[in-house]
Amino acid sequence: MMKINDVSKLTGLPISTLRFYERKNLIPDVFVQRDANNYRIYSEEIVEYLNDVKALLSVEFSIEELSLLVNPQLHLSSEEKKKMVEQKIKEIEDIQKQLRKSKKFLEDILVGKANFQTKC
Amino acid sequence: MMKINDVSKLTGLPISTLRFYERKNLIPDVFVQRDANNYRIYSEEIVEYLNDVKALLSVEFSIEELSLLVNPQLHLSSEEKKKMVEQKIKEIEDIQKQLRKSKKFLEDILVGKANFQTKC
DNA sequence: ATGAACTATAAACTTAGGTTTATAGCAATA
DNA sequence: TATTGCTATAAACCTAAGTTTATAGTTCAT
Repeated sequence: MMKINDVSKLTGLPISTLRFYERKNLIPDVFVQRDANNYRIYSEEIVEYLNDVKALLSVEFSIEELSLLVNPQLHLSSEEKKKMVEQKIKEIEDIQKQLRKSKKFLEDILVGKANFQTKC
Repeated sequence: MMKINDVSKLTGLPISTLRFYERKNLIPDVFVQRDANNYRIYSEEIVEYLNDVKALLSVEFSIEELSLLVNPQLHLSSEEKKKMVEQKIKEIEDIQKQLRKSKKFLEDILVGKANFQTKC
């Protein structure tokens, strides 16, 4: 019977963020119910779920996109969801390409190869 | 003798963004001067410079961080700049790790391996 | 030489992703 | 039983990274 403070400690997400994500439909009902006093009671699986959410939000998904994917009420067909996921994988690959370029650029600065640094 | 509209077209950055970056000290003086009517006149190298800036801003650097790096007036010693660049390379490596995890996660969704999708 | 197109600045506005504050109802313990 | 601590909601606030608007001067084509 986890309450919000427990989830916060286990995931590293502030309590305010947990409530905020819920308002944004990022926490499916299966993970959270209310007790007699209207306190949130979380299932154990919320921790793993939130770790996945953190990873996905950290670079590629916006809250709104992710909520479309996880919220059944928003009636996205599984075909649409599949397309969305495939699209996201492509976007991740683009970011990976960009990151390799940027990393190389920064390494060039370190060894004095970049004309960026010498000019500035 | 490039004016702001030329630079905008060559880089894909809106004119408003070019002016905004300049206000944020992201465009060293060597790349931009003013003509008799106070119009901005850019050097040819600005295009390559802005492409680098775009790559760096797109994922890892904030405008403020990058302006610290490129602006000589902000008197960061080259030792400090070196540390900052090394730090950024580490951050990029972390993002790369995170991205590989997220990508794998999304691929698992596609083949039905993720319990994320089935629950939601 | 005039209207359309381009440039300038300052200031207001926008959006995402939260965080903080104000107010109030439960809970745990000395 | 009282005070400290946890929970709740709604609404205001915040920051980054731009974008839009208002106003005004410049230039180019006809």
